[in-house]
Amino acid sequence: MGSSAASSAGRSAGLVASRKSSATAPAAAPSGSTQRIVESITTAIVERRLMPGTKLAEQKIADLFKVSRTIVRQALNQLSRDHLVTLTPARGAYVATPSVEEARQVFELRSMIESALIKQLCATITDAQLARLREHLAQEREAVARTDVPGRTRLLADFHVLLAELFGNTVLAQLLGDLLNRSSLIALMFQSAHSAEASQREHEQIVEALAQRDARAAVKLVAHHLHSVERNLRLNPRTPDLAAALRPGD
Amino acid sequence: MGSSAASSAGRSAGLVASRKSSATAPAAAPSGSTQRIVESITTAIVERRLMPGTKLAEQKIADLFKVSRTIVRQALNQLSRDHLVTLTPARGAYVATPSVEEARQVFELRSMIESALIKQLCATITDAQLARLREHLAQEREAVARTDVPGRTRLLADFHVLLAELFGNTVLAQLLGDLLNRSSLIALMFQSAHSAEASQREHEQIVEALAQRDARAAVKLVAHHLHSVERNLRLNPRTPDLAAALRPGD
DNA sequence: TGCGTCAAAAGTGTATACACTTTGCTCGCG
DNA sequence: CGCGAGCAAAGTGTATACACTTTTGACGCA
Repeated sequence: MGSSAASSAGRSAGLVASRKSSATAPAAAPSGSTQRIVESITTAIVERRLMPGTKLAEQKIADLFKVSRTIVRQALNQLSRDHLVTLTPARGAYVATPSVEEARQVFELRSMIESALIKQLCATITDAQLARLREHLAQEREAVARTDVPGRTRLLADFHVLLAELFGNTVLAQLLGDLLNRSSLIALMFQSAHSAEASQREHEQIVEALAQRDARAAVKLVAHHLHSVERNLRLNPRTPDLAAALRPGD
Repeated sequence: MGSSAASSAGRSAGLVASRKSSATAPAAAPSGSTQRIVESITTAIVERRLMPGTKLAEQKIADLFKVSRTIVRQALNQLSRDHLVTLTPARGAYVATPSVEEARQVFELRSMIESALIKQLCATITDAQLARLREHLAQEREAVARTDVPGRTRLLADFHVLLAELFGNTVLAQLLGDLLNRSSLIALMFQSAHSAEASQREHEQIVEALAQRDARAAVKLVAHHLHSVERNLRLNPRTPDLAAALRPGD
């Protein structure tokens, strides 16, 4: 996965370790294996192959990746700090099930940050960077056109991270990456009804405003974009939390 | 330590485990011990008792806290995700030594976020919340007056987190908490010359503007505040990194 | 005396062992 | 037949063992 998945780790873990000597490869990679697992699970969640609430048993994952529970545990800890999995004290790890309130707060925060970002970016953006953005838009269009669902999901998220990267602030870029992973999970959780086409068009408009260096318009478009994504979440689907949605009478 | 230290963990780990049965307490607390270590090291760093670059050997910490390296390792991993310690692959953990560029980016990000926050806050703040802020200001004044260095450091940082908390966005509050821990380390690293008195006065002005619901003024004051803190960092002190500051001639 | 080489010490990385907790099932009792 | 106690299976939490890496200090050689 692209910058979106690697955002929290900040480092892509090369490829794989070619082969292992025999059965036990006692010590070698500092934590390359850990990163590999983190990324696998992250992309699995973002690409909707792991549903919210799914149990992530340590031993099963360990067997799958052919490592010890120690490594898996490290990975799960990282993921819990990204708010992608929830660690319940003696009960194990589960794919996070964000609450409605959390969803609201994440989008509110994104709105604050991305509005500020786009405003600053209007003042600093170069033509080369605009070209890079348009290139990204082209990829988005293509992915949308051929209904490549995982690809377009990733590209639509990476657009926002790309803005942060172009601004040249790594700290900001990492933060936005994390927020976008969370947003992906939220969108999954609440079955976003926002069409990819609409999002993509809005991205085009944002870049257009950037090209005009029209800060006012750009800020407004970003705010509108986020608001419309948020508004299209089904905010009371079936049982967001296993919670008391089970009212008496079932 | 207050909300600043616990911000990343989000939970205060009660007090301590009363006593341990004998020598080995095999299983009991899920990770209460881990949190305890994270908080100890965090406050030690923020209160300047651990200098940047200090090596944090796992076994030594383990002995100190009477736990196994497993626990210490978890704590160090968390701290590294907070950017308070740096984990070098096979060489161990060290108290982070933020670069000038990182410092710049952190303050830039804080400026973006806190400006947006204060603006929104002007529209939503209640009189009760203003009272709470003024109460905090009183504590700040007191700590500054009696030159309680650790206390005033914490309070001056917590002011910013308090703003986020009053806004009612937990995600934002946690994020700001992390950024403020990082800022504390940065201030330590670059020996901030910004006097506590000046910071405190600026906080007073910010609350004043908030009370007037004067968004324009409040935003300007916050931006000024952060800029002046950043400007007062000694941006090339002695040996930011152990690095090549050791020019020939020593 | 200076420097390269090597060996021991210290320290990190991963796996495994084991204690304890939770969970689900079975069996006995009402 | 329903329900609670109790037991077994599964799973997590921590400690420890061991392999490998880095570092440091010493020795030998030039």
